[in-house]
Amino acid sequence: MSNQFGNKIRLLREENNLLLRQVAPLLEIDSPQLSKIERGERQAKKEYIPLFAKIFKVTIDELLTLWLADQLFDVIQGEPMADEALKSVSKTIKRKK
Amino acid sequence: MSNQFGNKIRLLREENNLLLRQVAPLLEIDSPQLSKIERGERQAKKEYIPLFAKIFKVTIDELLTLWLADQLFDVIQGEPMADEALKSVSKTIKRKK
DNA sequence: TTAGATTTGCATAAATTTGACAAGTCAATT
DNA sequence: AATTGACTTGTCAAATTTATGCAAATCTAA
Repeated sequence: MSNQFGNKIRLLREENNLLLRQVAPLLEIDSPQLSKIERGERQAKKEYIPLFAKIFKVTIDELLTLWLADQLFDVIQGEPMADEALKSVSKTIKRKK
Repeated sequence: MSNQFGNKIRLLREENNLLLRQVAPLLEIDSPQLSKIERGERQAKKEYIPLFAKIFKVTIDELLTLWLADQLFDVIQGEPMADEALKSVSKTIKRKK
């Protein structure tokens, strides 16, 4: 499983010496929910990203990248054609620029 | 928007001179639904892929790749960090092999 | 043990997706 | 212009998925 986002959040929270119950209310969720997000049991809502960025003083882009990577991983995990599909999307994206 | 899967299905259906109402029942859906799938208004269920492959005599892998690419595209469309995220996932995948 | 922190499990609620149907458009035919 | 056949559009309720909140359990350190 890939949980780059949750891992990063937990790291940041610990570096800032904050407890789940201190951070959770800032997102208007309860501690168990935040715990689940950090452990990857559940995906963070996209709307939380700017809040996390502000709380931990990191860029939105940094967190957004990790969050997107997790979403992408969910789609292709265990898929034999994952590589092909990723290449195809990369090309499509480049064309669009 | 990316609708590689639906486009391919429509192409295959036309090449085989089949009508929506001929193909839809094979998937146990009605024609409007199939129409929506082909036009990308709706995503095909994953379970349909082997059925499509059989109907049109193409490989599952070919269709699965297109289907996955559409799912991936949905995640990253319009995202500024799409490229970074894609790279990150590609790496993760390679590590797993 | 006790207290504080985190995790687990479950029940409900909310959101999203799906399927079915009726009505609509469009093009070709008569 | 009316009919026919193919496809599209819009809506609504059912089904599935995902989120939320709480209570209880587990873990950890003093």
